[in-house]
Amino acid sequence: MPRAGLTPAAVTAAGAALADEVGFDQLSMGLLAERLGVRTPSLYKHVAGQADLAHRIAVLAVNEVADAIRDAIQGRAGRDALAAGAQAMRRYVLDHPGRYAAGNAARPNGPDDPLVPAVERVLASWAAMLHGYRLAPDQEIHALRMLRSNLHGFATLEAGGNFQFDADVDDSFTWMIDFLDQGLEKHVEGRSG
Amino acid sequence: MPRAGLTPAAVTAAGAALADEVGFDQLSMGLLAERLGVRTPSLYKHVAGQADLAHRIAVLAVNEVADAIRDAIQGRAGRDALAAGAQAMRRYVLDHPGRYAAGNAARPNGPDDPLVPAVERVLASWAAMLHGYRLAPDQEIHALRMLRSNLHGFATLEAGGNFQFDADVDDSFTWMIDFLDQGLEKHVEGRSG
DNA sequence: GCTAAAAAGCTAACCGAATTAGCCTCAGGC
DNA sequence: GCCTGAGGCTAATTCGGTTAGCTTTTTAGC
Repeated sequence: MPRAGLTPAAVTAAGAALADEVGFDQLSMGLLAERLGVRTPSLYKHVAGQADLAHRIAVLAVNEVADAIRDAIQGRAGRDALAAGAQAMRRYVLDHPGRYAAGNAARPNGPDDPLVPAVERVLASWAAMLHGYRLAPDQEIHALRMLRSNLHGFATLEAGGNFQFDADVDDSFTWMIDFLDQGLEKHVEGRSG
Repeated sequence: MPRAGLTPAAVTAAGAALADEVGFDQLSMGLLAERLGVRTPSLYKHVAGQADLAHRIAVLAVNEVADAIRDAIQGRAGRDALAAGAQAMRRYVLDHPGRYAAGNAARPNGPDDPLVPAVERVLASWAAMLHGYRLAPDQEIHALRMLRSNLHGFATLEAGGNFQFDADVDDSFTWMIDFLDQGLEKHVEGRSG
């Protein structure tokens, strides 16, 4: 019997891919083992259990989202940066709904959990993008929270099939980006919200 | 042995309450049975199984959200209506995170699923509120989707503990409502987005 | 009031998925 | 060519959901 050559990273990657296919809530150790051509208990040589697997997928996902947003924003500013970053995130959630769900469900296990810096990377990218709008400093946190709420909400609703199909969702997304951009322009330093 | 006097509605209500306490993902038939002072299999006389229970909780939750928003908007218009409706929804999610999660996870089982009219009630309230802003007709759907995204995203992020505590979340929420209101005012009929 | 039947509870048993224990073997270093 | 440990396996346990089938309460009709 030749070995399968698994590693924690390989198991995590396969688990993430499987979650995207069947849905995060349908992910099971048995299904993943089958996918990897191995018996279920063998997975425990690489991950501590289902909770550990889910957490590793979450860390992977959040870091991937962070990468995608950073790359999209790179070299752009203002509306361009907002639109590119938002589209990158939306694209990611549509392409990888399972691992994004894992990322949402995860809670840090402690102060040195790698999930924490991963989340911070995402927030740092958004903060950098917003910085281009030159908001009053005390409004940046509010704008950041609104942006997160908006994009997270849109992406999850869309990925969950919660939008009816009477109007093009792409159009709605573009409209939303415009709305956000114009509103942020109004909040340039000195104006009240 | 006296009877417990359960009904499908009573089981659903208890399940919803339990989901709020322990989290929707931690809800189990065994735990609910214990809470109701009954053995697990007895629950199957009232609900078809865990999936059916989750679905009933979802319908209950969406209808409760619809009620809350309708009541909050009642007699108000413009920014008042927006703020009141949004706060009502936020309050609901904070008070009932478990059943709200059930509502999000649910998918209609068919065209005559009671979940469908429940969701429509929510959308109808938001649409009525937005109507007060006199947007161009072809923009209403986009504004509705943005509003849903925003409020759903904010509520779930807050309920999930995803906002750090460096700034008051209430302030962020108010700021967001102002942002939405001012943006919508800009889109009064005739102006492009 | 008596009885039949439906409703609502129970116990026992089954099933599937996660997990644990313990064995066996392949791969690589001496 | 052995020795060791990592990585695979089978077998067994546990737990939660579910089903089967029995018992008892309630209720309707007489």
